[in-house]
Amino acid sequence: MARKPTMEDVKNLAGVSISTVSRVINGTKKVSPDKVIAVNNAIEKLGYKPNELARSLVRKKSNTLGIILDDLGIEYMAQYIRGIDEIGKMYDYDILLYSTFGNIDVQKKAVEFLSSKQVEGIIVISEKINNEILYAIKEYEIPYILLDKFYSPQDYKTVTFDFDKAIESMTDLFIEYGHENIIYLTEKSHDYSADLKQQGFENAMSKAGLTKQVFTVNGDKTDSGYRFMDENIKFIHQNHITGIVASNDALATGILQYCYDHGIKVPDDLSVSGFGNNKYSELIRPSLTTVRLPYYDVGAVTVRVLIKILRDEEDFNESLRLNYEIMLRETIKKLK
Amino acid sequence: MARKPTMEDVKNLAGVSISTVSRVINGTKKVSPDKVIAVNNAIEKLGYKPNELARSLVRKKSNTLGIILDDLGIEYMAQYIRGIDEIGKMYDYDILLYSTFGNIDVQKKAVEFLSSKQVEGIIVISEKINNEILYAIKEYEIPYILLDKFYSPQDYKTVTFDFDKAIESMTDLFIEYGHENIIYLTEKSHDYSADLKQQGFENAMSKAGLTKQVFTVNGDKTDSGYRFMDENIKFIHQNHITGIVASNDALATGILQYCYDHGIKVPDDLSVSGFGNNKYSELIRPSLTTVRLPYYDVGAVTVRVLIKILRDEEDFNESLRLNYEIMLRETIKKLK
DNA sequence: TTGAAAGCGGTACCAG
DNA sequence: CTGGTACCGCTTTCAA
Repeated sequence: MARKPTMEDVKNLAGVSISTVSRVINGTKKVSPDKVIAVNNAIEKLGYKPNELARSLVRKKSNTLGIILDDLGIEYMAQYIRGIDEIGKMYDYDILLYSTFGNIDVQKKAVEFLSSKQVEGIIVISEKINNEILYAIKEYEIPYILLDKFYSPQDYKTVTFDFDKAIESMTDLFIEYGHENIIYLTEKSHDYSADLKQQGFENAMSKAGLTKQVFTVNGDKTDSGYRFMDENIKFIHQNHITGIVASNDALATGILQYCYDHGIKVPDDLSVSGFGNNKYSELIRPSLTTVRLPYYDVGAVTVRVLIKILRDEEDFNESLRLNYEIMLRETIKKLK
Repeated sequence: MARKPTMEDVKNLAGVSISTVSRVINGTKKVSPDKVIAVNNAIEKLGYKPNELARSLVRKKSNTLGIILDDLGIEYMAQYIRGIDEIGKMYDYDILLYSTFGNIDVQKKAVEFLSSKQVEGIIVISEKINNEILYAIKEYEIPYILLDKFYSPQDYKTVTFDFDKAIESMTDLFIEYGHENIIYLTEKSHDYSADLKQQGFENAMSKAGLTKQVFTVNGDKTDSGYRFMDENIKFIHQNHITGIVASNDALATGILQYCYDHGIKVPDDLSVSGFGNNKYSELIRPSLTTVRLPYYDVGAVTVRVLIKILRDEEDFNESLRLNYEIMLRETIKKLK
């Protein structure tokens, strides 16, 4: 059970000073070719690998970024993280993840933990974010970026999407397809994003001179969408509703399930759209027309910005917005 | 921009030696009550938090576990990790994640990276695992556990499922429901788990004295299932196939999609089952009867075992197997 | 009980 | 170019 080799071992085997070993490892200064070879041989022979802990300690640089998120299980999380991770690695940064499940106390613990691990910056991805965690991060004086959909970009450093434009485009599409009696279905929430989305819908309807019909339900899961249909099916028939723009895929899926169960043909009798492009949105039948958000790109951009901040290369005041994409699938139909 | 306080600062403020500070922080030895108070006050006042890097360095214990996985985006990954994470935290272990996307070179890098971060143990969750990574881990002398479905538990330290029993139970259910002409659909693969599953199917059919009909397709995605139907629909009709047991949810979903597109009623004309209990399996209509695997629990058990190994509390030779659960949903029907 | 001091594995400054 | 050495922040003997 040989102990891990250290620079000391390398130094002995190579017959040079420990400083020289450090130099060839880091390439910080000129070292004569023969010594370089000697050291590299020794390293090779011993299978020496620098102890990053020791390195970080003296450098006062951990080359680590922390991510505080709600739950890895949330579908888009993986995409965010992948973006962060890949770009982070490009800049030689490692990622430390901390799941909080939306719990405030855990969030505070997360900050503390990441701080103790000497992370150089933090990315917060949370649906239930609150100011306390932001204060906590500020207190530790760790640079951070918010990556979520719940605060106005004016207030915080954040990277976000054009929620309004996305729903507006989607609604435009319904209108272009000849729909006139369209419902916008959204979940009750105080999200910054929810407001924007609804606004997008209203903008589109206004432009076209159509009546805005907005329904708000509790919960953003499929059963909420299902229940909405169950409770409002009469209204839908009476008002000749031909299209429903839902604020997320789950809600839309609930609508689809209801239609399946009650013999309503989608898209023949009713057109439906979602938001988010969840994995199942293209697996269900009929496949769901929805909005794809470039989570990966957002993650990538975010970490890039954060690293710039760390390097003092840029003062990041303005917030970034990334583009969306309409995924045109089966649930929406031209009325002619 | 005050520098982070260190033990030095605490020591000065509290008017004690640095050793004493360390003692009250770690509770390693008796310290007189008044000094304890003084130190704690100082810590409080300064907002002092130990530098875990320095701590790990001297203790030669990082209290960190590494996870090497293919891709966070894989649905069950999050569940595994959550199990590992929660239990790990209970034992005061932190988790370092490394995604390899199934790439061998990246996997090797992962080991190297985790080693340099001084992780005390590694959990490997991979679909495309190869021996090289195992050799690499062994070379670094880091305790590890395999958490996957591709190797026989005899060969490695691993935690796995009763794949055979699960499919056997599912097949039993079809038989119990009166099905006699049942197809088992599986993807081409050299998985340990694939063999087991198929065996489960064959066991059940043998017991019942029924003919085993196994079809193997390339790929394990929905389109493979769809294509299978497209190519074998004639066979299915001619042989009065009433049930298809698929080796995973994606395949089953592909079958369902084909049925939807071609007017085959599920489960009236055909019963279908999947494996995995993917999120969408209960969202699609008809909802898919499938097998749920307790990923969270496996993660939890795994990390517990690993920690025991680290503490030398147990020599982990035997492999563990956890239970499955049949999720009875709409795609399967009693033939009377 | 308490403090001094020797490291843990590296980096980087300084003199040669 | 090279080697010696102080030090990063903390734990842990060892004596007192």
